[in-house]
Amino acid sequence: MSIDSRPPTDPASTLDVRFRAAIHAVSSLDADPQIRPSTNPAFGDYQANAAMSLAKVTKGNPRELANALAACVDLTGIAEPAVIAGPGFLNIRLESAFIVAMLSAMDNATLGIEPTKETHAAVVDLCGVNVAKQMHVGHLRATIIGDTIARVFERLGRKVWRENHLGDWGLPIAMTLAALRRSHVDLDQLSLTHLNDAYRRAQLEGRHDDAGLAAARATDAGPHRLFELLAQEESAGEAIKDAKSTLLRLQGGDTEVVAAWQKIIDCTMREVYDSTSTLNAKVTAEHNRGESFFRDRLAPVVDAFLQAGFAKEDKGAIIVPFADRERPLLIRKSDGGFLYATTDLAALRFRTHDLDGSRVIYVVDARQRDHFKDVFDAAALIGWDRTKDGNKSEITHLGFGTVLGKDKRPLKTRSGENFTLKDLLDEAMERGVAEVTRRAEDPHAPTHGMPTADLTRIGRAVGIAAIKYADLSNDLTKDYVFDLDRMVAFEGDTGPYLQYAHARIANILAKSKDSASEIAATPHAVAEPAERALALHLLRYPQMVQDVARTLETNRIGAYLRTLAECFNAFYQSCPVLKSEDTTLRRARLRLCALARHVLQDGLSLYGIDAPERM
RNA sequence: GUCCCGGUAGCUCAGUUGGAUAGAGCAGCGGCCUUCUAAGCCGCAGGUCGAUGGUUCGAAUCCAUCCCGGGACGCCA
Repeated sequence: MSIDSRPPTDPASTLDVRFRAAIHAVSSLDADPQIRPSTNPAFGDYQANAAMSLAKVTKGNPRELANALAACVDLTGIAEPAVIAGPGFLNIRLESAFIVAMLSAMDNATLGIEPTKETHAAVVDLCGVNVAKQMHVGHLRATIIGDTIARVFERLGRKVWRENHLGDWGLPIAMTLAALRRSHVDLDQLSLTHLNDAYRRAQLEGRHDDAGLAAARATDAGPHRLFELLAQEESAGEAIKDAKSTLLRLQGGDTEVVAAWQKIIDCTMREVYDSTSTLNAKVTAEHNRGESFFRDRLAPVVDAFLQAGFAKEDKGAIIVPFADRERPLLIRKSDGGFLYATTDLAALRFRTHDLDGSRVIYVVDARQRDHFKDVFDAAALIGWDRTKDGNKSEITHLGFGTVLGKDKRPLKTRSGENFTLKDLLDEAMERGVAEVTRRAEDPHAPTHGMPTADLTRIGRAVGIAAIKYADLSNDLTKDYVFDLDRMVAFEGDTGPYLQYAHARIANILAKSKDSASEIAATPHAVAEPAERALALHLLRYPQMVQDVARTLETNRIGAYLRTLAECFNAFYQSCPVLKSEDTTLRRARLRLCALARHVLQDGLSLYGIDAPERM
């Protein structure tokens, strides 16, 4: 699928080529040699697992085939002769000289990552805030997961569009606007608290919706939906008329209403940018492209589907039916209004065609899975899943799990009293600063005597790292229980653990009397097992980044970095660096330290986590 | 009712896409600092990988059927 080749500095790439040739020579097949890192260091560094599955195809004996491959494969200058084990595993131990050569090849600014050959853009839908609503912990996920995905593509040299698809248009906003106007709030003194109150009040005042109720009954919709609609019907009233007239004025370009609308957007976004900046997520004003941007493209969407014959009228509404399922996609309401599906179709077309995205990724709550399936399928019907030059785009809904409360029920904003994102970030930073300050009191601590401003900066970075790592290092698709104490833990498998490893390395390098040029001029060396293990893991970095771009599994970054930190800690334990009397050995170890620090910092940057020099 | 997602140690989770003896962290117990940073390292203990059957050299991973939990299901986003 990927047009990019395997990283040249990864030993698995070379082994793949050599074993592929051997398989071809032995069986005249072009098969995956199944090169994997060894599960146990006692077996060697890598293993080739192809013999077993290949024997199935050739109807041969797996051990004989493994024997033939071992005899045939050319590992000159790479590894010792392959050793057969078990049912047909081929165990491979690399030559140290080869590891050193690969290490030297990746020890530069690129860290072995070659720029992608893909010239089309990647588009990442992230953040997705609603105007007039405060960010809650769910927005944390949509923001930092999306930011990390974007950073990975950027790291591979790809053009990336971060799209913050704001909910800034339509009836909900009009309701809030109307509620604000009724309560005579001075819009120039507007605070997010005012906005939240108005939004909640507007929601409570409800929506009158008997067409929906009838449809829900007729189509045997779930009880949840019916309940909601019934609740709304009871509280319908004057508010809805006011909101609808406000919406009409907004859509008509009424200067007064548009000015008010702009003010509530500005007010909302001030705090959003505050939070994204704190999170070190690259989401700013330039990434805004909300629903209002697409308002003039909605009618053409419906027309296009009708003209192409993919849409039809049903009970006064316009729907796109699908061949393989009952549920259609509704793109125009019976009252002529458009829906979020309509906006999403317009946005998808814009992203593939106008932004030239051959990869479009929606970082949105997993509960919208069915909705996106429908939107993507509808787009495919009409051919909107293609870039300008007609290339098929890969469109993915990266649905992340719901954030649950301690009762394992979803945290709902309407309950009102749950943690806002701002509360969470403030708490994390406060704890981080307290911890860093406390540790700095130890006279032996490298942070001892540092100015308060520096300790605060480090403490905040530690707190934010804890939050981000806790989220990004788990399987994105799973729900998780929101537990503040666990999220801001600083020990064990945490963000600060990685920062600590980085600070340790940085401290060694800072204390070294050897100059950077002296270190860089010294050859790498991997004599000790801990050095070797560290080196082998460093060499896997470029492939890991490629894997994340392919699978969008951000937890692979965390797992890689944790293992890297573990490898370094083992090295730190058993291989003295500055205490080494031998100049060549000391400098070789310093060079390994420098490379490890570089990779750790680079990897943390994919998560948007700062790596302080001291902590 | 239809469809989707999940179930791994007491708790929270990994498991490199079918590989060798299922791994971490927290919690528990026991070790290691006159320090290249103990936010660390080493050890002990902890498992019917929801259940049953199947596919094969080999299954936590793939298939089938159940059980349990969660979610979505046309005029909200």
